[in-house]
Amino acid sequence: MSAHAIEAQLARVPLFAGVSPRELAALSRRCNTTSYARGSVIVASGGAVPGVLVLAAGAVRLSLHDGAREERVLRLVAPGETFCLASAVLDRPSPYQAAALVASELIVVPSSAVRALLDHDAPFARGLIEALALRELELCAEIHAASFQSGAQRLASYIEGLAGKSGASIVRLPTSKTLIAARLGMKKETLSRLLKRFAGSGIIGVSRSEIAILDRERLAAATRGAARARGSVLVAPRRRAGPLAQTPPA
Amino acid sequence: MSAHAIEAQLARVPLFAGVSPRELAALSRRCNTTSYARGSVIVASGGAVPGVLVLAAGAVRLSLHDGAREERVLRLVAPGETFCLASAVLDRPSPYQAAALVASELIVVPSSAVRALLDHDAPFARGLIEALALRELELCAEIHAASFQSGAQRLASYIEGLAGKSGASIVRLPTSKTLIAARLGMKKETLSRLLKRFAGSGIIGVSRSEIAILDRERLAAATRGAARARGSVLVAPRRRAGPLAQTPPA
DNA sequence: GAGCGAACTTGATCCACGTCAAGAGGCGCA
DNA sequence: TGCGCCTCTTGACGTGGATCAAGTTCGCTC
Repeated sequence: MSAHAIEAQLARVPLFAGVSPRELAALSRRCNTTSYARGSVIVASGGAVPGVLVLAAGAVRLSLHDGAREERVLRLVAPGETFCLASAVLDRPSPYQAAALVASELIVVPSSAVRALLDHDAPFARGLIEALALRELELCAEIHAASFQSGAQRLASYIEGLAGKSGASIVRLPTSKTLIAARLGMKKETLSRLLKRFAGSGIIGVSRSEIAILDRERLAAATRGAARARGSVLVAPRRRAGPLAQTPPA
Repeated sequence: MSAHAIEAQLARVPLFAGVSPRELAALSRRCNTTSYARGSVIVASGGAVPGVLVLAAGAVRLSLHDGAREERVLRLVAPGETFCLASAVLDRPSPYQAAALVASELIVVPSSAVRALLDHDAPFARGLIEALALRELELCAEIHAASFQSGAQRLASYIEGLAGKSGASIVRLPTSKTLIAARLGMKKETLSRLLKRFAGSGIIGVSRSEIAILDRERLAAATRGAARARGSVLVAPRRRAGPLAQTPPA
């Protein structure tokens, strides 16, 4: 990628919004780009970070790991977004792993360049502060959700978020269900069962990776955890009774 | 508190370390102080934040809430530390509640003053960036612990942390057990049972709010979740068998 | 020093989710 | 057209920690 192309990419990143064109051009010359194949690890958990990373194209997953198998996805990075800000600024190991979900192109803004810019470009410092502060609020929200909400509530919120402002009544899951489960802090089996439950109670319809929102009202209610009453999606269906008990009509 | 006293307080806060004495004096004149009685709420969850808050004396608890009853403590603030940085900088509602654990004295650095300082004091901007970045790493660690560690592991880590560098073999719990349980993301009943289990296996001794560390080795092992073998504190004691089953010798 | 309330302990029981183990579709590739 | 290979679904079962409900213990006030 040419320095010019890098400059164009950086220009559309909010973090660099305050930087003057002159500075931005100089900064671009100090950046370099790298390509990553689908699945390759960009930054290892606990590994060194070369600088602030900007996703130019593709998709990146930031996740915490426990040993080899357990995974908790923190964020899915879209083109034009940055990651590893905190560790780059502090020159500390990354707390999470960054891996390419699909073939991706990255711009690396070296930590030294970031620090240099910081010292004589107040608007940039301001932008960086806002980006970091925003991440803190997001992480707090993440902890809140993980601490107080059930899997069903988190899923309902997530689906609402997908529909988002678009107000579309059919949404498409952005990645595999396994990954979404990790994003929501649950196992794929649990996600599968929850989707089935939601579908069974008529709140949504599921087909492959498309979800039809059938009852916005009840979806919102499920988000809030309101109505833990019988019949609510938040309550698991009754277990089948023992062999001697009477069973409801099939 | 006099402007002079405020200045002295601020001078010992890392965040303001880079600020020149002249600037600091000017800043101090724009701050004000407030006292809070034990238990009073300083910033409500979702409430407005007047500025960066510096704890001059006392102790403050930052916690997430769900309705009135559920609580998840994020951090215990010690004198000389700051809080509500992110929300002050962004002028957004606080994601957590701040409440005085004991009678406390606070310095409020108004958001406007912070922003003004930012624009012409690069070292301060740098300090703020580092503080925010550090919080992000801490929150990631928090999510990691909450996602992958069992209650027993979190408790073991916590006790290790209390002993910390001091290497003391007797540590004192800094607050009530109920609060510590909330800090560790569990209920007080669970904490009570875990402490009993640790004590029963000879890793620690518990008396009131004092804990004697008897076996550093195994405490560290419990932290890592290593050795999920029988006899490990990480494994709950066997349930008592049914009335017809043979029972081990008492 | 009796009476109270807060903080803690202890036991019994419950439940959301994880784990383990089979299937069941899709999809590319030869 | 068939063969793996994934991803997802489904069922049976186990379990960590929450919940509910009594007790204890201790410090404090009168």
